[in-house]
Amino acid sequence: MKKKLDILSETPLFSGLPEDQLREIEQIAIEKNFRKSETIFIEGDDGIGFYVVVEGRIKIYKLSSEGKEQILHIFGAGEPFGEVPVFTGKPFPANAESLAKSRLLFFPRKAFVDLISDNPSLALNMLAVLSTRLRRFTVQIENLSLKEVPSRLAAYLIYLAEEQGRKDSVKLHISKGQLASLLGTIPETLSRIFAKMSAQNLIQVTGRDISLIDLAGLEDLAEHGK
Amino acid sequence: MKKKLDILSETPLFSGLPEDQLREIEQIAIEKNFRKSETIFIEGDDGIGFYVVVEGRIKIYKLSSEGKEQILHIFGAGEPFGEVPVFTGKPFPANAESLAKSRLLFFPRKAFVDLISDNPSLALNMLAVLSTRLRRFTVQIENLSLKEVPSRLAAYLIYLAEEQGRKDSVKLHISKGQLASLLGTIPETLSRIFAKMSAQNLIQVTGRDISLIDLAGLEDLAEHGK
DNA sequence: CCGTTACCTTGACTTAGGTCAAAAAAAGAT
DNA sequence: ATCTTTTTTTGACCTAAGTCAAGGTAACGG
Repeated sequence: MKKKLDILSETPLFSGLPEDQLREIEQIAIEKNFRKSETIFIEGDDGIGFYVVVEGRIKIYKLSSEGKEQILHIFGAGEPFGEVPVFTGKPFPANAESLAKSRLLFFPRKAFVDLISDNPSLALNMLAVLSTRLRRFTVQIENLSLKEVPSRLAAYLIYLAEEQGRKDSVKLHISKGQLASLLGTIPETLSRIFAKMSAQNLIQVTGRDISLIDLAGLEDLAEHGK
Repeated sequence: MKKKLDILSETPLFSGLPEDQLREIEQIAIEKNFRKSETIFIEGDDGIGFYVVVEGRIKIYKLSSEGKEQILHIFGAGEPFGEVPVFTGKPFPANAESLAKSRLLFFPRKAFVDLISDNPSLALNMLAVLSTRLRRFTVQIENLSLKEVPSRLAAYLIYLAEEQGRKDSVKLHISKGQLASLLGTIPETLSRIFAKMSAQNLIQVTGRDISLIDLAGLEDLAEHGK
């Protein structure tokens, strides 16, 4: 089990900070533990602080009035979440739930803002985190509005391959149902598209393991659609 | 014609800053002018700084490979845009174009980052701006993925009414074609939905003027769909 | 190991909303 | 004003993807 300080230093948000500042940051962090499928916060809650994932996996999602879910992010070790209310003063715009047993660090709003106020590097790191997140949302909006589901899936598989550092196979770290929600569709549709892409010899699906048979074909699908 | 300093002090990004700091900020700002329909930057360009709208109107948008446009934001006086590359170091994730003759202030990256580094209030203001934008994107993703076009239109009309401070009528400040792109649809579909909502006596459309006849009905449509 | 629960797949059907084409209406330009 | 260009509307049609329903498969606790 990793020490708090080790996690902090590996988090982009705190990278490059001198050790004495990391210790200050460590001082204000409160460890919180969640088991699988626990609610961390819901839309509308007041944000009294934000979190950093030490271990586990957290999904941030929206629900429609009929209960359909759209996943906005899935965060893993080292990633902060729930910062928006810290800086806007408004409630959380979405829900957060653990996808697995998770260990989090909680940073209370006031203490963190004080820290940022006399620590420009930390401020700039946080600006970089938020900017990166805006970039990702830009892509997500583009996907939802301008691309069809097969393209989104192809793009996601390519992204996973890069993230996992292999180029011929990937392993899903979430269920296919959750993947559907992340891609802005439903399980039935995703299942059919997996079947079609398999029939076209683009991929081969075995449970959560997916071989990328025709990477060029996938890239083409991701970019220009079928 | 307003002075630079006046605009700066009215911009959320710079609000609450002491006058001497505003003067410093003014020092690094470079005025740039654009006529209607000029490109300010395109996706992939390196971001050497960001902009604040003094007057005019700027759209930020994405294009699909087939040329369909999705508008991400429309910014008016006092609003900053193009900050993401300043803090991520990566290129612009979208395109920017003037919708009207516009006067902008340009803040070069390096000078601005220096300013932020010894000015915690400015850093916090920028964090608030980015956080607010993340919030808006959250809503936009929710709309695209979980709501149908009539609901999005109803929500937009209600938002406009609030923004314009009247509660029984609004005036579109963009063409219906651009509105379609902002809502993630196409002009034909938007036109049909305007017609349907008129037939249902929810609104009455006269060019760019729209009377909100049944606000409760619109709110219901926005929330729960037809 | 077995039964229960959650997850995934497949089929038949429906529908929101996109495409294409053309006309009508508005907005600008000369 | 009158001509041109752009914007908006309407109609006929099509298709991606959602809904509903039913089996099949895998995972998990006892």
